Amino acid sequence: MSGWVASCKVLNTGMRTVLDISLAGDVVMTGWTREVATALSPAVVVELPGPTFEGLLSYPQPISEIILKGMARRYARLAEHVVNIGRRGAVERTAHLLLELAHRINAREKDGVVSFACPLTQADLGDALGLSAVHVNRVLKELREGGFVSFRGGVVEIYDRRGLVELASFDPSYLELRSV
Amino acid sequence: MSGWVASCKVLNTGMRTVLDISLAGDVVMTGWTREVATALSPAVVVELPGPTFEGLLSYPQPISEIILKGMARRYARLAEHVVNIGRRGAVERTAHLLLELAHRINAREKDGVVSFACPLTQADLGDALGLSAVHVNRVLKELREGGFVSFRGGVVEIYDRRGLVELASFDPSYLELRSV
DNA sequence: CGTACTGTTGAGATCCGTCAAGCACCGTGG
DNA sequence: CCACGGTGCTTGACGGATCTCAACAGTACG
Repeated sequence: MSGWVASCKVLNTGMRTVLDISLAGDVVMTGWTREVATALSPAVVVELPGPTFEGLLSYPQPISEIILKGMARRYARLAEHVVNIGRRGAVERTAHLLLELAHRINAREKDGVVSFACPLTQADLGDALGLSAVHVNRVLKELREGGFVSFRGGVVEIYDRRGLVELASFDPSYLELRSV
Repeated sequence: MSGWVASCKVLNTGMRTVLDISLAGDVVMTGWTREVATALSPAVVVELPGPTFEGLLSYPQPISEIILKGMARRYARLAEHVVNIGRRGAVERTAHLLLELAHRINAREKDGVVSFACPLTQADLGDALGLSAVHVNRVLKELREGGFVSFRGGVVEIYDRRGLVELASFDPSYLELRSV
C-alpha cells in the first residue's frame, strides 16, 4: 500500500542480497520463494495467506491474476537485475538502479531536475548492487561530480537524465508486461 | 522435451547474459520477457502461442497451471542466480552452477564420481556467471586441480561432491516449490 | 590446406574489496 | 547543558580478484 520494502536472501555467512525493492502496488512474495522481506521505511502491507505456490492459484480468478501479474513484473525486474549485476560496471549499475526507481516511482521533473525521496542507505544499495558499501559511496561521488545524479540525505536528484540513461543503457520497457 | 536451451538478454554493446538454462521439462519464456532463447545442443521444443502475459492466463486451468509452475521454478532459479553473481566469488559461483545443473539433470554417482554431459562452452559459462571466458578457464583449472570437479570435452565429472557443496554453499531447496 | 571455433596460458592494467580512521548526525541518559 | 554510543557517510591506502590483450595449440570441417 505504501512505503519501501526490500526482498532479501541472507547467506550463511551473514551476507545479504537485496533481490528486489517493492513499492506501493507491488507484490511481495515470501514463503515458497524463501525470501525475507524487510521494511526500508515505514510501510503498510496487506498480507495474503498462501505460503505455497499452489495456494496462490486457488484464489478467485481476479485475485490470482493480480498476484500473478505482480509476480511477472517482479520476474522481469529480476531478469534485468541479473544483467545489471552480471554485465555492467559499478557506475552504470548504480545509475541503472536509480533510474529504475525514478521510473517506477514516477518521479516528475521540476526545473530540469528529477528528484524523489529514497530511504535506502548506502549499505542497502550495496546489497542490491552486489557492491561493498564503501564502493557505493565512491560511485555516488563519481556520479555526483560527473553532474549526473546526486543522492544525499535521502533524496535522489537527477540532473542529467539523458546522460544517465545513456550511461546505464537504461531501457524501461522491461518494466511493462506488454510484448515487443 | 529434450536438449539444452539458454535464455539470454543481449545488450546494445553486443554483450550477452545467460539468465537461465532450460532442460527437458522446463518452460522457456519469450515474448513479454524480452529474452532470446538459444539452443546449446540439438533440442526439441514445443511452442505455445501467447506472446503477452495475459495470453498465458487464458489457457485451460491445467495448462496454465503447468506454465505458471514452470515460471515459478524459473523465478526461484533466477533469484538464486542473483545471489550467486552478486555475492559469491568466481570459484564458488562456478561450482554452484555446476552443482545446480547436476542436481537438475539428476546426475547419478558411479564409482564415487558424479558425471554428466554438458554442452556449454566456456564462453557460455562466462555469460551465465558474469565472468570473462578467460577467467572461467582459470577457475575450471583451479577446481580441477583442487580435486573438486573437472569439465573437459563436454563432460562434467564431480570428484568431491561434499567438498563442492561446502565450497559453493549449495542448498538445492530453492529448486523445489515447496515452502519451508 | 585453410578457416573458424574452443580451450589454454602469460603479462599487465583496472576494478573493486577490505581495513582503517575520522566526521556528522541523532537520540539517550546523566 | 553535555558526554556518550550508535549509525551512516566519507576518504585514503593497500591488496587481491578479475578483465583485456595477446599468442598459441587442438580440433572439426569444408
